[in-house]
Amino acid sequence: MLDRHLLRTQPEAVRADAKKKGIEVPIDRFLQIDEEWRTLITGLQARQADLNRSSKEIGALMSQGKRDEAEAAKETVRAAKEEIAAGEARERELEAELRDLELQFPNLPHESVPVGFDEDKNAIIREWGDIPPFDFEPKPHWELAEARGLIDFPRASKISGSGFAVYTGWGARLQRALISFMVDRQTLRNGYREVYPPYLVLGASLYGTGQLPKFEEDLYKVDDDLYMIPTAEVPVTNLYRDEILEAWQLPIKLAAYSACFRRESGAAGKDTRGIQRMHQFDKVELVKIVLPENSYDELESLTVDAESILQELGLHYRVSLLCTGEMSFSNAKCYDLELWSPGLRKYLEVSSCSNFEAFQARRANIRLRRAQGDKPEFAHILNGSGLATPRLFAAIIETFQQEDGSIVIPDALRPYVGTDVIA
RNA sequence: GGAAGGGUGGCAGAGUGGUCGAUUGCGCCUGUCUUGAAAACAGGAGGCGGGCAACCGCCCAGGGGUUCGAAUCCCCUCCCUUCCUCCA
Repeated sequence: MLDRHLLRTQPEAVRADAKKKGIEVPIDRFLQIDEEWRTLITGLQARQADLNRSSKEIGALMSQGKRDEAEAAKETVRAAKEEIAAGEARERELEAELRDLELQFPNLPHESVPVGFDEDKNAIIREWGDIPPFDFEPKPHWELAEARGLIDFPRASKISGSGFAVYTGWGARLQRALISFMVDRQTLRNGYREVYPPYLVLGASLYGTGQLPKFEEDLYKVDDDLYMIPTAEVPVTNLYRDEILEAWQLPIKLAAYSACFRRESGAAGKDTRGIQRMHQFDKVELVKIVLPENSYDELESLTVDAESILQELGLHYRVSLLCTGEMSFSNAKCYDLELWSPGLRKYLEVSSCSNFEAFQARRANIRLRRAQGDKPEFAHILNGSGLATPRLFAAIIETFQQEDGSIVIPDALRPYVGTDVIA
């Protein structure tokens, strides 16, 4: 959600910025309804004030024993009440429409974001390492995994259907090692506080982070109002929903490992080979709640924190600054980390590091107070993966495969995996 | 799953139809006093929204109802505590 005040005072700027994301916003309709709503509520509140006054007078009359006068006053008030009730009904309508309109406004892109609608408008900010050279034909990860018994695809689909993987033997071990490695680095080295969240959340939490109402079809729903989390961002960000934080508590930096569950209903048939796109996958998520004036510096350091994992593993990747049209609805600025897959000969997205500014905080009602007596203001919220395992797993075994199909484990992971090589 | 009792301001804890947005205590802020602090005394202090402002409206878990008037009465939902049951 955007600030209503911004919509009222700078409608044309909002319209133009939203257009950069390719979104036509109903700003005219909003202004019209907003105007009507404000006129109505001003009048309604004056009425309500009259009524409150009258009720007090009746109370006074009653206590003085002037019953007749009191009864007469009641008659007058009763009529006024009906008018107010009608006004309130109209107000509820207008408010519902305002809320509905408000949800159609995307977050506005930061000025540093390139304007454009195609992937080729994304800016490659930096690359790390080189495309690893091979003196043989590198295999895709599913062939490597199959040959060494790291992932059992046929049995996965037998027990759970398509879009699931069963990690077995050294594969399971590597998977578990990656999670421990990443959580350790983000907590012990990069200063995040570890959170282990529930995997099921109430609808209210999904509204807070914006998955609902728009993306219900991507979620698994297990009960009346319980959903499986599509990312740890949901439980972790919502930890502070409806809270007012003290400025000295910020920044709050949280790192959470969780499994993630996505129906991927819009992506049926896409990336079906291997483990590029799964209904269930593992991810370490980083969330920051920060002071507004620091949020862009915090975005840079968040991105560096996510990158540090890839660097330590010795994987080639690049950082892409998404253009306006490629960013998600609630983003103000977003870096993607793209990891090189030698087997697929393309870059795979393993992390999106985003600054939502106050957009998400406004929805989730996460505020901060600078000093005693100050008005609360909305915090800025950022998140990024640090990182998602399936594509990382794939890139690791593809990058470090040997001609005989064995896989050398990167130094940093050896204490976690417990071997130098998966032979 | 069954039974009972509860959900009030940062916390504790009053309030069971009428100037209650709410007594009081602790904590907090500002004055006075003091070299400074403590103590004492005086005052202040919640959130959301409308209004240029003065002010005004709404908020006592959430929703609905009764009433001129609801924190207080009625209905529904949610949550918490204790006991039982079940389980890892």
